[in-house]
Amino acid sequence: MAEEHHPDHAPLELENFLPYRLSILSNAVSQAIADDYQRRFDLSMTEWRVMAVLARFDGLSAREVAERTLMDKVAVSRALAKLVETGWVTRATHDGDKRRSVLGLSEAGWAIHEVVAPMAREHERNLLSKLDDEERTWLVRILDKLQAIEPK
Amino acid sequence: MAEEHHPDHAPLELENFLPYRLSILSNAVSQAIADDYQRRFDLSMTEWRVMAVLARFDGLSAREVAERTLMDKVAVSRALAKLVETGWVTRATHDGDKRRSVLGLSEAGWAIHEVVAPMAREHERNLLSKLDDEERTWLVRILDKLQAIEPK
DNA sequence: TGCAAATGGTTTCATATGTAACTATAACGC
DNA sequence: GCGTTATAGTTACATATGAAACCATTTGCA
Repeated sequence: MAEEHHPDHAPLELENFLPYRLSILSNAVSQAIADDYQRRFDLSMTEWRVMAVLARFDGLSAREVAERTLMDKVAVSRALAKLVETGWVTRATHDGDKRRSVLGLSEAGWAIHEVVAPMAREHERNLLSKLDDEERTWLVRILDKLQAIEPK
Repeated sequence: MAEEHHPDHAPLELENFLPYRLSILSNAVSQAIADDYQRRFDLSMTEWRVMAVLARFDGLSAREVAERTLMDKVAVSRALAKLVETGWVTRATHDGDKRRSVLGLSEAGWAIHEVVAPMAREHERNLLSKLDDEERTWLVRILDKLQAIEPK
């Protein structure tokens, strides 16, 4: 069954254009989750991501947080300013390198994490429940391949 | 092979968290394309999306453009203001309903489209080239299912 | 008719985000 | 040691985005 070959200059069908579909799906999913914790804790997506990596990797510096979240350092700096202010993240100065910060979740931060992480997982479960096992397996495999570092 | 069952409160592994992966992938892809036409034509992603739907559906109103692009009407209004200003989109008033606009690509707008659409397709091809036929088929199927309207 | 409610679209304002400049500290080369 | 360069992080500025208020017109209906 030969597929119609669209001339390159024909109008784009956004609804079949992969980058567009990814964008719509991704935004819908992320926004749904973010709305949830935003409403309950006044926590932005960037702030939550910072907390999530600090939950896993205690003692990171701001730069390391930026690396792990793929956010830029300004965004991390701002998120940290607010998180430290609200008392969910602790910030100390590295021994032997006064430029570096040493970050971690506070008690209160862990308490937030214990609520938000399950919420996030629940959303993910909900999303994945639309797929069967075979589709889930393919999805992971496909994402792995698409995300492989651009060779260029 | 039983997969470890993560307790809900365990730290999220962002790199395995589907919404996060989608977000990273989607942003990387969209941004790469947008950088391209932004640099060449000073055209934002929202502006390009408006042009893309007008290429397919001539004579839409602003609200219809918003529906088709899933953008909100303010974003569309702003994109149109700029596109009309640069002369890539024409705007008239609907006969019989003076609230509604009647939009379309101008000659110049079509010329831009003839350059940008192939560029966008090229990026998509590039992305899809990382997958084999079977994976591509599954991807479309999976996206269809994930994007099925939330029943809730 | 004529007036309340709805619709198309723009403007305003408040917030978010990215880029570049800046400060402080540390590392490097001589 | 000491000047240059690099690194961690913040601040300032300019632009983008979203929510709500707003204006004009049209629709619904007593």
